[in-house]
Amino acid sequence: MRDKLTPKGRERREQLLRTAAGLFAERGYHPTSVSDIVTAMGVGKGVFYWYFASKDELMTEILRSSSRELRRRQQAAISGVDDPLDRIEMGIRASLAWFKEHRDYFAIIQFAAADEVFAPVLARNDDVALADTTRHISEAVVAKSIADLDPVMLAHAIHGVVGRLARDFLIDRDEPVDTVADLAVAFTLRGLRAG
Amino acid sequence: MRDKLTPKGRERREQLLRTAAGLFAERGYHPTSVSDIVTAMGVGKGVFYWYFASKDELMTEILRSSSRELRRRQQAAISGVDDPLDRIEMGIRASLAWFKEHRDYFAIIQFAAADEVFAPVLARNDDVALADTTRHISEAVVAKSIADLDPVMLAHAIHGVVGRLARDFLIDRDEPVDTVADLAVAFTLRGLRAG
DNA sequence: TCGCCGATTGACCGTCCGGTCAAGTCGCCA
DNA sequence: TGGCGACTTGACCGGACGGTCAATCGGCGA
Repeated sequence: MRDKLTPKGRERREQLLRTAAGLFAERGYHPTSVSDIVTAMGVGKGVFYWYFASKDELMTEILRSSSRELRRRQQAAISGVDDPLDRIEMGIRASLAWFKEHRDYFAIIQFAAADEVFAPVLARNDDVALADTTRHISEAVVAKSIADLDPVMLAHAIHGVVGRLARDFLIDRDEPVDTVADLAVAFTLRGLRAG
Repeated sequence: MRDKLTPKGRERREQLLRTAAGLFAERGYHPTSVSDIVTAMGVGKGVFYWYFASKDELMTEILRSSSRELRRRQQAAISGVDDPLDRIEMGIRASLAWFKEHRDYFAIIQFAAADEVFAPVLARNDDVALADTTRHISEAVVAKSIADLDPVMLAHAIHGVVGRLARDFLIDRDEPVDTVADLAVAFTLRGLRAG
């Protein structure tokens, strides 16, 4: 809502983002009211609207920043890795590690994916990640002995495995990242290999 | 809400279920109001509450009946199939065929999974399906040469692949069932096989 | 033809919620 | 020290929504 922010103001804004993210992750977006957020912080409602134009704007910012962070993590993990299959493995491990460290954001993304307003935003972010994976698969098809199946569909299949295992084992059951990642990688890479 | 229903009443009830399911699938559960539903049918609001105690009750009934139908379809597909890997394949194909035929219900399940109230109901249904898959995998481990990985996690991975491909290709892109099913089966069974 | 009862109407209620705003408070700088 | 502007307060508004209910309809059995 405002451009000029003092250090104190910037901290308040961050506090709003953190508090809201925590509540959204816990109860979902719609069931969490703006009053809930400001009450949890012990401030008046006006504080919220001093820093954000609307509840939707805050949510969009949470979504955008978390997607950006995740992508950075993935890119860092695969930079300098030559083999396309290794890049897929590193990408899976990096994603799962990030999900584990940011379970709040993971939960919020789940909620947002089922929302009329936010689903399109998420879908575009997902398209980017899917394109990355698809590229690695296509390269692997050319370079090595890889199953001759549609790379786009294979990319979706991989994301399905990773997303599901993250939700059910990393988040719900709090399993160690490596346990989940090892199985995800084993299952996925075997699924790609030519029979 | 009522026990005694004339044939006309039973038809009205079904009409409410169908109309609501269509609207829920299109816009989601919360954004669809009871007024939207009855307006779409051209009747008064009292009609809704004559047949259902609440909006939640109607949603729960939609969820319960669709889960029951899906399970029946899966069971029918694998009955009489001896090989556990074949049972997994038949289960995947039956599920995808059902999803394609009932895209409304598939969309509703997606919404419900992100809802505080309905997620537990869905989770229990899912546990049943997961237990089925896990059993087939365990049998396959004993009987044949299958990857020595945690059968429970493998079951979740398979469900992740199937759910994701159903959403992105069957529902969003309207691909033929066989195209999607062939890839899902190929990827999945390869993922299970021992290296 | 009468009366019962399943079915229907739609105005109305209480509540919640996102968002507004007039009235401040507080700290920094001239 | 005066005042400006960043920041905060919380009562209030308008609208939406789930749910209620007294009144009414209409088809069918007696």
